[in-house]
Amino acid sequence: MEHGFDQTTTDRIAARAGVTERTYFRHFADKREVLFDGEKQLREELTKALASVPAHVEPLPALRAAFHGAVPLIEGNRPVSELRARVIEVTPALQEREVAKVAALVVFLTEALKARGVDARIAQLCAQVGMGICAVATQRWMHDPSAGLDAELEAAFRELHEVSAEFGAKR
Amino acid sequence: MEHGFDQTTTDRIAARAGVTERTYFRHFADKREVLFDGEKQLREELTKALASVPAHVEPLPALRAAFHGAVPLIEGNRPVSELRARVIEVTPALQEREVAKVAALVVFLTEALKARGVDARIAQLCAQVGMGICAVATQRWMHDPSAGLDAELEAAFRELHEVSAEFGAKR
DNA sequence: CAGGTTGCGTCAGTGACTGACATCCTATAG
DNA sequence: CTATAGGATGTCAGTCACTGACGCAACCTG
Repeated sequence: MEHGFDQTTTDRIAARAGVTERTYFRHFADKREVLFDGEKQLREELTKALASVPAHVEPLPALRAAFHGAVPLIEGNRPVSELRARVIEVTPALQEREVAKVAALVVFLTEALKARGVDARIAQLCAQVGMGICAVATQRWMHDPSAGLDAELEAAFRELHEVSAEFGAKR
Repeated sequence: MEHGFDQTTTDRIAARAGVTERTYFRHFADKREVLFDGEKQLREELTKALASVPAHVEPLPALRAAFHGAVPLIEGNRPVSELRARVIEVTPALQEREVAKVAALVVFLTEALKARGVDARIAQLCAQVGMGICAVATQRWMHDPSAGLDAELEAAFRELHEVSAEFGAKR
């Protein structure tokens, strides 16, 4: 926030935390990683939420429910997320890491769906699409939080249903 | 292919090309970028393909058509893609760049759809979902090319229609 | 209290990437 | 044909992210 990410050396980051640079790298894999620690927590939250979804629920609704389960965590984090987003927005290297984290979540959700007995191909497709929907909803909510993340999720899933329905009609 | 990406210095890469390291960095932004030059070409191909889709076509079908338009380019590139994929697969830093390129295409497709008159929110959602479908299809085709990329695309879009239809039924 | 583990500091080293400047090559005006 | 401006390349020095090796101190654990 003070000098921009690229202009901040790992030395400075570590010093501000009261440790040496070497110690910083014992806690975080690289300079960027310190800004993406929350992904682990989010993953755990999604695991819990998905576990509490009845087994008979179809994959996409199950993901929708899981995302809703993670809403409190994400909304509670907004004060931090907002600062974070402002830095990421102007730093290509950080945007890259962010999409990498999303991609990692897609892989994770794919495995989680497969564990629920979903066919591997469908699992991958649903994880990819569901994560995309969630990303769009979150982005909208970051831009304007007034409607709430739950509502944005619902809206995005509804829109998915609409665009893919009219898609079907056109075939 | 010979030593692994991480074990290959930029010095070596440049030397193999008959230039100095400094010259390498005048042509590519960083060490990884040399492996992702094709994205620009793909973007141009998608632009052309999207331009030839009638204006009244709905966004998702338009994207489907655009991806089909890029199939020859992608399939023609398979010999190279295959080697590339093998290196990327075992190099996290390259996977990160790859998903970043996909994310860049999502942004690009969002703009392209908006230019067609699609509502901004719907454009983003369709670009995100459509790109996801295309990524899944491409991944399946990379794994087993026997069916052809066109067929994989059709199958993935059909599956999207199915999972989002049953999703609608459940609401 | 001996020994093992864990976290940190120090140091030296590698390699990606950049800015400044010199040089050379080429295209085009004259 | 030649002078010259522009662009591409080489050279050099420097910064900074990141890593391995070693030593030290705190803290369990039996």
